[in-house]
Amino acid sequence: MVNGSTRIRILDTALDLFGTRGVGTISLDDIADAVGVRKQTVLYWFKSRSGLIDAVLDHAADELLVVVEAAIRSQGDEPLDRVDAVVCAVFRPVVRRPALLGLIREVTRLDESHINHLRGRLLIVVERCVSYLKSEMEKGRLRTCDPVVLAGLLYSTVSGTGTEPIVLETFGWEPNAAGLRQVRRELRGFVRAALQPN
Amino acid sequence: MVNGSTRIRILDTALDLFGTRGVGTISLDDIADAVGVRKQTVLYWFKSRSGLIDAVLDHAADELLVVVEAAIRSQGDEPLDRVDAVVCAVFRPVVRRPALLGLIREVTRLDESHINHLRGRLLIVVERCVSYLKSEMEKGRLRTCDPVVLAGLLYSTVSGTGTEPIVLETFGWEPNAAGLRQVRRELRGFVRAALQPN
DNA sequence: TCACGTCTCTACCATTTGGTAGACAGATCT
DNA sequence: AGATCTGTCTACCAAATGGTAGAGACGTGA
Repeated sequence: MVNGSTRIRILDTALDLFGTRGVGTISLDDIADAVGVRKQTVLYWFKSRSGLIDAVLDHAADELLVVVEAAIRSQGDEPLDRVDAVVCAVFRPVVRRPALLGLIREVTRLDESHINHLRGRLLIVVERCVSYLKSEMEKGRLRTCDPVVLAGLLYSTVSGTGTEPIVLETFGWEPNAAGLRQVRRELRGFVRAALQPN
Repeated sequence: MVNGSTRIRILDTALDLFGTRGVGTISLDDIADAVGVRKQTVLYWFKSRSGLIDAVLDHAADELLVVVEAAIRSQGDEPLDRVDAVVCAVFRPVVRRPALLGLIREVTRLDESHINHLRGRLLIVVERCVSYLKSEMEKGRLRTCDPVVLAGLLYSTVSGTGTEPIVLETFGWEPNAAGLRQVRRELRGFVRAALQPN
């Protein structure tokens, strides 16, 4: 591979399409059209549809991990601030790249091999989050509960907020910049209240 | 329509398949096979794929609304108990019929016409939830915040927990009866803490 | 210049898809 | 009995899908 630019463009476009419209509904032709290239070019860079999916999942995991890693080792000792930083970090792609969390959420729909592929990528950061929550609970600085399930709940809340704008619209919410800021503010307050030590 | 039993079986099966594997990935043949019938029988009862989707969405909305309505007008004056009852009500299908919330979540992937179809069905109960939250906030019995966004957050948290078992598994959670009870317990504690008046 | 590697393309192909047309069996009505 | 209605089926069809084979354009090193 010398000129990787086409490859990257395919990867980016596929991430957007998969993430916003679902992996199962997007064909190689859809992706090729969006990139401005023929389907066979896609199959040149990725030897099959399944290979492309794995590559896109990797691409998404990379993007997410960088963001979260940075937030985890961010400023402050107070755990509520730190969780807050992670929430904001995960929320940022909601605004800048809505497809990202949407794709991660798609994992439920994929078959075993792709699931395990993505799981392997996310495991490290997930482990770290859980053990951090646990240690802070033991110090009495977070509401005591099962840290594993809590991590899942936090993820659900943030991801759901970001990936289901349509549901929020049903609730009367407006999908513009001000609306997104509003959601982020409420989200942070919600999480903070849910984690406050008792 | 005289013998509606085939129709119902198709509807039920389609709800399960759409909800667990995504609307876009399920073909009429998949549904027909699962029911034990030919594709043309499906097309006899529902004049097109799109018509079937709308019917299934109606079916799902019916099932969900009954459950939620009952919980909303349930026992107790204390708002935290009442919200708790609704959370439990919505969580019940997670155990008994995982496809239900999964299908509602699929709405983001559908096209405008189906979105509006479902939205129309859910609007009434959503309105009621929001105005209830608002009135309790005004009385100072719930943490004060934007009731619209709060409703969305609550929905995301409950729905995400139920529809993303695979993500929870990545977090080390085990998908059996005890695990589900555990999740429900944590979910209730989480929501309660998040809503506590300050 | 020429051989070779890189990249994108056209030409196909078998399978699957949503959908139409109409045959056939059983029940019900007259 | 004959006609009609109901429900499921077989037989197709055109379009779309993932994928193979291989041609041609372009640059690079020998």
